Amino acid sequence: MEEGLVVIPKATVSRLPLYLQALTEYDHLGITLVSSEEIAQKLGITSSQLRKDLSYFGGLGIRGAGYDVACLLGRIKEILGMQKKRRLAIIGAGKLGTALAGYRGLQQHGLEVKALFEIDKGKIGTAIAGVPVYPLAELHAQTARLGLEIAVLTVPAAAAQKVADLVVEAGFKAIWNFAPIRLEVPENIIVQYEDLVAGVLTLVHHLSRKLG
Amino acid sequence: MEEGLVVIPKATVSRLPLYLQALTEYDHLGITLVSSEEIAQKLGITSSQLRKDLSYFGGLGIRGAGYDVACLLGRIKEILGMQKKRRLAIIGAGKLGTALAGYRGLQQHGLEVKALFEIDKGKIGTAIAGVPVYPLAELHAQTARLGLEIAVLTVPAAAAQKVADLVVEAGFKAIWNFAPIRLEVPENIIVQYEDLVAGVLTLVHHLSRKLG
DNA sequence: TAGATTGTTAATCGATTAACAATC
DNA sequence: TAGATTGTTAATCGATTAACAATC
Repeated sequence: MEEGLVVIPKATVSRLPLYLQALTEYDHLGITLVSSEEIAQKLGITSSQLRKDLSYFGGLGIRGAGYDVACLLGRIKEILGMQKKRRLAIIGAGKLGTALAGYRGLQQHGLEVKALFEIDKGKIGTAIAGVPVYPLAELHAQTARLGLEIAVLTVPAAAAQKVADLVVEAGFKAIWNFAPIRLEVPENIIVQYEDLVAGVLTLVHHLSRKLG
Repeated sequence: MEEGLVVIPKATVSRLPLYLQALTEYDHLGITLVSSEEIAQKLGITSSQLRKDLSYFGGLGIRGAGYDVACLLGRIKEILGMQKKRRLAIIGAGKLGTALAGYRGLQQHGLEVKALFEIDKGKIGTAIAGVPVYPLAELHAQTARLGLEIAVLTVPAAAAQKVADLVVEAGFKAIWNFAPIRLEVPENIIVQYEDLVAGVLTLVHHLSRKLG
């Protein structure tokens, strides 16, 4: 079982947050043991798929009984890399940036929003949802000082590439990009795209297929 | 070429918003003709994949030349069902709901935010980003009156299922769900999940795989 | 042991891609 | 015609699922 050689399919990784979601709920309800069939029904997938996904991480279940909720929850958090706290900075203190700064879901998953960066002088020096707002010019200095790792891009599409360049230069390791644009970054930088418009357009497509 | 019988792969549909993004940019830049290779490089996919995807919608390109930007853009908008304007309501006027109410990207894609629904009496009767805030109790009445079709759920996870039930009962046809929970709804209701935590956790996974 | 559910296999299904004939 | 790029084929690759032996 050599860690480095285990190849986890992309499709499996993409479902781990879903499993985390379901297991967290069972945990809160005080349920300590669940079958693959129960979890699968809750999530609208097949139990085969769930068992296959979990099998990549070794035998986590108990034959004849099911899965121990606490145990599985811990293992999934471990696989997702949630043991270690990560420090984020939000670039762009507009509506979306402000909303994310105060979003409790991040804190709950070990993600600490440590700084906001802006060019609007009216906002610089204030605090939004308890997070200090710095001038964009201080990006490099504050990144080192605060140990920032993940940059959340909530700037207009037209500015996104330039800001991405600054973020890379400042030493960030990953970008969570809300701007509806593909970024060009060095290949050692991790980019996660979060295009809200793409999501709702998929919905619109299904809607018009159904209703015309 | 019978419209009703064309089966478009899910993977292809999921990439259409991406193509829309790239083509809109070419259009704004005044570029009228692009090759599959150019678009593919911009988006970080193979040109084969792009041509295969587009082939499901009939011959849209010009052999030896490439694709006419305006023509292709129009066709993709058509396929995504963007000709018709859609009316949305945001349920939950918290930080995220407020941010989405003022998000220009929705308007730009023919999505009109017509109403916000809340239980907080302090917000009811006011307008947020020009959108009137109604009490949740008026959901049914206003849905019919305003011709609302898509409900955007920006309520806490604990309230999401109950609100979803109300939304279905009120006559909405689709739900864009930001609450980190799977919803149980009748099968004629379209649900698009937009789990922000899932997105950032995927990023954290890649980050910890790379850095430990 | 009897009942239940996992972990795994093997078949099936769907998506991606290289290659090239068609054709502008 | 010569050059270029599409649309399509067929091979490859990866993901899903039904079925069942393993085992609690």
